[in-house]
Amino acid sequence: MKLHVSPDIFPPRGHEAKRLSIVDAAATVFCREGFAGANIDLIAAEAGVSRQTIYNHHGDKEKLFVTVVRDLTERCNAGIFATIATFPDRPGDLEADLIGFAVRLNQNCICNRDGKFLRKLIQTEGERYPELFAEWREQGPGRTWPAIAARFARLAYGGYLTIEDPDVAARQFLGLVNAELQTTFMLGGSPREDEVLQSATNGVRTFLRAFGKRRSASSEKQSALASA
Amino acid sequence: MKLHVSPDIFPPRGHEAKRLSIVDAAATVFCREGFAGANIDLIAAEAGVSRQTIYNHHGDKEKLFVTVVRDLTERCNAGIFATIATFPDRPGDLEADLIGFAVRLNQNCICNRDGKFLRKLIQTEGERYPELFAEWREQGPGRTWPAIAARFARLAYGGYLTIEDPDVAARQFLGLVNAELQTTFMLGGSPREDEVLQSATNGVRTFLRAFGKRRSASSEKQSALASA
DNA sequence: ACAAATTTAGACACTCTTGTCTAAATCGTC
DNA sequence: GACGATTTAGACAAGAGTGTCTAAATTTGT
Repeated sequence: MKLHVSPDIFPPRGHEAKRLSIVDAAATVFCREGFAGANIDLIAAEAGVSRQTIYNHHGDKEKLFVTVVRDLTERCNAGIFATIATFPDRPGDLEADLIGFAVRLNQNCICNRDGKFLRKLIQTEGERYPELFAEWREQGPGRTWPAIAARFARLAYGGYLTIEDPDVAARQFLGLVNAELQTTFMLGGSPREDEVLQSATNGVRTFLRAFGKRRSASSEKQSALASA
Repeated sequence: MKLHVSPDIFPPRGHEAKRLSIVDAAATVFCREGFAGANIDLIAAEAGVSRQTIYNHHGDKEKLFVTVVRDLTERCNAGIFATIATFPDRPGDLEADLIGFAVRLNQNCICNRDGKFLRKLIQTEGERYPELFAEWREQGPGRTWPAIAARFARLAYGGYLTIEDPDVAARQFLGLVNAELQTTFMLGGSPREDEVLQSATNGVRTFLRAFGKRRSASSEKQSALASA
């Protein structure tokens, strides 16, 4: 027994470190090569570990793959919910605040390493592991989209937006702020920071043209001109 | 020597049929299994052809793969341009006409067999064949997006829409009408017809809320001119 | 420094896949 | 029916990858 501190981190130190570096390396290689194309020796080399150690930790290639996906899903979800918590409930400058939110969502959840990898794995292996990715669907979009919708509903209730269906509005918001990044996403790349900002800015402006509160004809015209 | 007619179509008839069925089957299997996971015997079985015939026709696995991608790109592009030709230049009912266009684009180009396969192959193998997919990027989005943008510019010029940047508007149009289909696309599935219609309807309505002509005619002209 | 646990390198059997080769069967045309 | 071209089934060698095993080396806790 460990009468020291943090009982579950202390004893296996290099042990757990190796486990992590294996999962990490496996994510990289599975994404780059696909499940069938990935080979264990490559993962071992990438992790700086012998092949046998991988088998000791994870049993076989398929178990390792499942671990990788669950790991990524968990971390991505945590990131998304953390970002949703920064959604502007009482915006000072609605446009700027929504742009900020969109950029954070993209940079911290969709374009970062985990987001990119998870997206790629879902796209490439989704059909082969229906249960695993059904789980992702429920835990991912199934939970995050309604959460974002709820935030938009709150903005509408607070008089900042005119929205009929918050769920539709949330999906369209995401579609708009990512509209210019589709090709990059397709090829598995990461957009530059300024591309993310540009796409978010254009998307939010259009979103507000559609759903923003119309004060009067003149002030509406002002904001349209100001944003151009 | 063939002194008959059409010297290069006549002699191989079942020959060319086999070539096509091989490319077809290969597309199916490459999409389902990925390049590394696809095996030639499976493709041969799917095509109803012996393995040797595949090698006779296409040389090796990689050449076959390249043929498949070029083939799909070509057919998809043709479909997209054919659909763009049906873009409503002088709409009677703008909303209904744009919804119709969006549905046609989805059903005939994005959700059909070729579109689904090409998307999947780009997502899964795009990083492995940079030149091949750079070519796709130029021939695909690089040509179709501006073509759609030009149509929107024409609608704006005709007084049907208020648009500052037609390229941005075109990308946002696509983002909006596909906003509700993202998850399905991710997993490689095909949305049902009613889902396509629903997404298109919601998307076009939001698009028109943002860019549709407002009642006051004078202010529109101003902003359109100011941003041009 | 000691003892237990973990990691390592390498060899190994096994399976799967690619691409070639050959001789027989089939097809399309005259 | 006969001829040339194409397709077929099957065997084959060569290579690559998975997962197991072992004995030696290393790390870790006491």
